[in-house]
Amino acid sequence: MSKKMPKPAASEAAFDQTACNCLAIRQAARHITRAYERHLAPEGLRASQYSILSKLNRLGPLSIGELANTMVMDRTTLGRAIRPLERDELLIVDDGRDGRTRSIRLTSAGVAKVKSAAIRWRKAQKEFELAFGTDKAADLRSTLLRVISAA
Amino acid sequence: MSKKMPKPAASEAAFDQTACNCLAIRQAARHITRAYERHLAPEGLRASQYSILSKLNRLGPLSIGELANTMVMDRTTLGRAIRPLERDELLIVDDGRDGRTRSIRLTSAGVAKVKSAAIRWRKAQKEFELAFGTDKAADLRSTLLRVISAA
DNA sequence: GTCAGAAAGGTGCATATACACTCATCTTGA
DNA sequence: TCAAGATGAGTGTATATGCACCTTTCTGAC
Repeated sequence: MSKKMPKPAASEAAFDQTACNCLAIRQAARHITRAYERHLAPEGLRASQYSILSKLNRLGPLSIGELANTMVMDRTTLGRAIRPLERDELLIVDDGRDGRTRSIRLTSAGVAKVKSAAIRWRKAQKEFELAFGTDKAADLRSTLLRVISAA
Repeated sequence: MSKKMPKPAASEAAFDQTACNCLAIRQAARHITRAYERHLAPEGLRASQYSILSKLNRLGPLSIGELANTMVMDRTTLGRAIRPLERDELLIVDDGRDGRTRSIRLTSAGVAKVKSAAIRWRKAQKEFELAFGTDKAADLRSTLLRVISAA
C-alpha cells in the first residue's frame, strides 16, 4: 500500500480521506469568518449580515431570490437572515414588482451602518492580507469564484 | 475615480467592497457543502457529521477539545455537533483521562456508517474534481490549509 | 495542605444553513 | 376565460456556528 507515500498518485487522490475538499473549505471558512466577525462585532453585525447590507448598498433594492442568488445562498436561508436586519431597521421589505415578489432595500440607518462597518471590514481585510498576502488573497478569491461557477 | 478599471491597483484592493475574502470563501463553502450533502443525504449525514466520524475513525478516540482543534471548530460548537451522532449511537462520549476531560469514540455502528458513507463521499469528491480539476482541487486544499495556519 | 490560576467542558443565546412542503400569484396555451 | 404549470416566497424541522458566562477539576507555588 501507499502508507508511507507523502503524495498519493493522482488516481488515488479522490480516495484519500484526508483530502476532502468540503472539509478543507469549511474549516478555512470558519477560520476566516471568526477573524472577520471579531472585527465586525462592535457594530453588532455578523459576517453574512455585513455582506447582505454591502450588496444591497452597491446593487440597490433586490428581491429575496435575487439577493439569495448573488450570495450563493438558499432562498429560504436568506429570507430568514434578513429578519434581524429588518427588526433593527437596517433594511425594509416591501412589495415587489408583482404580487409574489418582495423588494428588499436599505434604510438610511442601513446605509449608515454599512458605512461605519466598512471601516471595521477594511481592518479585517487588511489583517488577513497582511498575514496571507494580498496577491495570494486575490488569487484565492478568483479560485473560489471558479469553484462556484465550475461545480 | 476608477469606476471603469477592471482591476483596482493593489494598494486599493483592500478597499474594494466586492473583494471580500470572507464572503468569497463562505459562498464557495456553501456551494461545495450543498453538493457534498446531496450525496451524503441518503446516509442521513451532514457534511460536518461525516467529517467528525471520519476523523474519529482515522485518529481514534479524542477529547472534545482535541477534536474541535483538528476540525478548526469552536469547542462549544463541536460539543453540540456530536449530540445527534451520540443519539444515533454512532459514537460514545465517556470519561477521559481525568475528571474534566471526556473521550469521544466511534461505536461499531459508527465505523460501519463511515464505511458506507465513504462511498457517497467518494462520489461527491469525484464529481467536484471532475468539474474543477483534480490538480486544481489539490492546490486549493493546500491553499486553504495555509489560510488556516497563516492568518 | 491550600489557594490562585489554568484547563476542560457545559449552557444560554442569537444567528446561519438548507431541504421538504405549502401557499399565493403569475403566465400561457387552448 | 380558464386551467396547468411556472415562479416567488413562507414555514417546519434539524443541524451548524461561536461568543459570554459558568462550573468542575487539575496543577503549582507557597
